[in-house]
Amino acid sequence: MKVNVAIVEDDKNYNQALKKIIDFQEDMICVAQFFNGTSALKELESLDPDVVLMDIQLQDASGIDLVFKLTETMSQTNFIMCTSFEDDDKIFTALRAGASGYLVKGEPMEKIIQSIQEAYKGGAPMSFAIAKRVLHHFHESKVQVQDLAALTPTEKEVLELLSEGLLYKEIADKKCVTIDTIKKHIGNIYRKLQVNNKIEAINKLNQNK
Amino acid sequence: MKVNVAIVEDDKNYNQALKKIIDFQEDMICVAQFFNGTSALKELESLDPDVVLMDIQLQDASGIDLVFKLTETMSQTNFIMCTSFEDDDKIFTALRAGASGYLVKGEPMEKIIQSIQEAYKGGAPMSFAIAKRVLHHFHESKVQVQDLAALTPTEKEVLELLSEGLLYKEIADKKCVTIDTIKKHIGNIYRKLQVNNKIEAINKLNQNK
DNA sequence: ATGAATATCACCCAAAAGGGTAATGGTTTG
DNA sequence: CAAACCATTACCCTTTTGGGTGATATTCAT
Repeated sequence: MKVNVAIVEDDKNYNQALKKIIDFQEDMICVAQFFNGTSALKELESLDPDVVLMDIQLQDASGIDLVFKLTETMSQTNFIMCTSFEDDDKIFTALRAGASGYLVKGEPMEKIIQSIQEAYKGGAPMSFAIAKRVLHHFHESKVQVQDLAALTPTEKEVLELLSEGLLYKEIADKKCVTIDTIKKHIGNIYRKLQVNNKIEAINKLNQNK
Repeated sequence: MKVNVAIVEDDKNYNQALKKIIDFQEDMICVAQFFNGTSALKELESLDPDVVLMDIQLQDASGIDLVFKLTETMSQTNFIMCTSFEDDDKIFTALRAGASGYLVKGEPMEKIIQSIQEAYKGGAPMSFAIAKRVLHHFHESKVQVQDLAALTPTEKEVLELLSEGLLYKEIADKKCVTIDTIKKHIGNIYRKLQVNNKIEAINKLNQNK
């Protein structure tokens, strides 16, 4: 059973090159080529391909918007974004919109083929440059403010539970202590973080996430 | 120039098996094996390996904490977490702590070797199961947008101010309306977002950021 | 071993938050 | 035009939160 691939790409040469290399593979076949967003939006759904290579910058639409709309109904299809740019915002917007992978143009053809396989299997194929940015997105959160470091383990735990939306009472039950103890802890947390209410404390916590 | 790899893994057999397969590669070498967290924490820094395979569950420490500490100074080293479990929280905590990759145990040896290469080159090697979860993390935000879309502009503004830590009274003053109006708006916000307090509402808001 | 930090519990009090009901005027839309 | 939605204000009531003070037991480091 071959992997069904569709291409949405307005550069005719690149589109054609992609089709050729895909059809050359034993285990995949290009079932459709689109050269603009409008026709892709109309016809992609009924084709139900396994993987779509989607250009981000089409003349008549944004590939990200297309993915956003199409993933609503095409839950079985994996979308791989292809782009010349590596704008941080676009990367995360695309992933949020429902894309499974993100390649910068100029990847060698083997990498693209490999990425189609990976997307088909449920992975998250990305160019190194993109993967690095996604990682960086997580790493950013690391910078621990001194304030937070001043909290005892119990206080950190209480703050964590507080940030999940639990009431004093619920935290007390969860930790099997009285509500007065929790109040005491929270009072200490506020003093150490120099804040006066939950929201401000949680904002301090979230700055580091 | 070979890729220098260190292993932190308390299962002696698995640790040994990893070393063997690594040393078997032409382009990499295992420069150190650690069987507990304490010694790894002490010695890893001076070894300055290119890649570290780090078990998450050590008897004497959490691999995540080790990575957190070690990445402070070892900015050139890429850490790949290895674990039997795929707890969502652990994945993101590990990535935030500074890990570059995340493998579940039981990956074939070729995948591990390939991941070391990928980490060395600055990529983000992950097991499919993990990649799926990271993607899911992004995709989650998509659903939320709908909920927020149900809010009127005024409600969105109030929620925004609320998330900054302002009291009802302060929001009322800022918008030059009475506190009762704000209470009404907030009541409507909670109903639309299906939550019961500030924190939960703000969490919904923040999930889309 | 003395003092500091931590975790625990208690009681009091005031402010803030949250839920309910009701009413008014404006806008939009079928 | 009527129905629906929106923004606004008011009043009532309960629960939750936040601040203050004080006390006890444990642990940990000087």
